[in-house]
Amino acid sequence: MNGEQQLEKARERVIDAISKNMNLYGVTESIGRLYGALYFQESPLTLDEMKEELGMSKTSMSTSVRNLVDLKMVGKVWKKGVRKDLYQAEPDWYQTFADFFTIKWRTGVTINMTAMEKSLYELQMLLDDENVNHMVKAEAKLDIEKLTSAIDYYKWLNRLVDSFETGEIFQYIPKSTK
Amino acid sequence: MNGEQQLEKARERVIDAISKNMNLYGVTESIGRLYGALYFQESPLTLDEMKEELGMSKTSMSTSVRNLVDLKMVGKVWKKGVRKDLYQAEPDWYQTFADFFTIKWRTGVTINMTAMEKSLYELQMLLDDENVNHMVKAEAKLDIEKLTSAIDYYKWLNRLVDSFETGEIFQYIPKSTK
DNA sequence: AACTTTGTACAGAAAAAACTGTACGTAGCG
DNA sequence: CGCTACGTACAGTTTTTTCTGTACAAAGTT
Repeated sequence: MNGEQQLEKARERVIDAISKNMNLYGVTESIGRLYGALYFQESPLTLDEMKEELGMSKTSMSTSVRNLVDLKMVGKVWKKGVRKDLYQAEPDWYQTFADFFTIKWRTGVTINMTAMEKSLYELQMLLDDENVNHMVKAEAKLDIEKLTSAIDYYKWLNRLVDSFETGEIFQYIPKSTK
Repeated sequence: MNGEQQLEKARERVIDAISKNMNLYGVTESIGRLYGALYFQESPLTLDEMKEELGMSKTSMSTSVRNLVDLKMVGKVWKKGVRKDLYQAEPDWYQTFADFFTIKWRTGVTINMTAMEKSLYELQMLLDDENVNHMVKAEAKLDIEKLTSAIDYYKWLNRLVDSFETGEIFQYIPKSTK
């Protein structure tokens, strides 16, 4: 095995690990591989180059890269005189991590808070309604308690996300230094 | 709509949100629904009761609940005189959250650290090999830098996970109080 | 203005995953 | 020890997701 092949193999192993890892959080392995490929590039790639690199269709590259951009894991780059769109991987993994979970968690918190507050309100109404059976009310009461503490948790999660977003988290858990 | 229906509707909305939320992190919607159903139960359920509750096969309940147990979101409960396995949802979401991401992140860190350290070693070897082209060595050098800083990041992530596992995180981001 | 090039929408094909039913091993009970 | 009840492995089916190729709109070039 010559040097170039060894280099390729070393990269391939890491790309594999990266894509498996991303897969744990609901990102397709293909998208993970694309990110990995971009990560090892010295300069930004065009869609056609990605297509070449991964042996997939251009359409797939287009949708995959858009996915990565939405996750802020990859950014579009402008280069003078180049007509094609260029993309490169965000090199700072601390940033990538923070963005990724900020995006995901905020989405989740929003979905759940909205639903829970609405349901909480309805359950309160139920308690105030004289026509409702007291067995049902007892259940509603339990649910209200559960939802209330769940909402507390989501408030906490929102604060955690804030600390990711602002970088405050690094005051508590300092970045590793070489 | 009577009280019972209203109660059901309020729960259903929340279960829906929960399952969508879990889905963001690579958990099936069905598994999410199961967790949601368990969350609102007052007492633990058997596989047959879950099957009834969700209108799915017992086999699915078995695999789904095992999934939730692996994630520590649901626990098996023992009850005197009852032969069937009983399961109930972990009620403390702070705990659930910490466990969930501890499990996921540790897995990810391990996968990546192993691969990266191995590749890092190989790349170092490459640099020390006289027969290797200097262009290839230049690339290897860049890769080594990338991997080194990626590994630093994973060390940090490990410390973050530690803080989740020990509960230290709550010193920095205190739990919300009612 | 005509001609290229580039990126993406969309429909259909291919691949992956979730789900079910049967069959079976194991454990409790009489 | 035989019988029943329970949970799960496994194979096959259904559903969902991913991927591709074609077609087209938008922007750039001559």
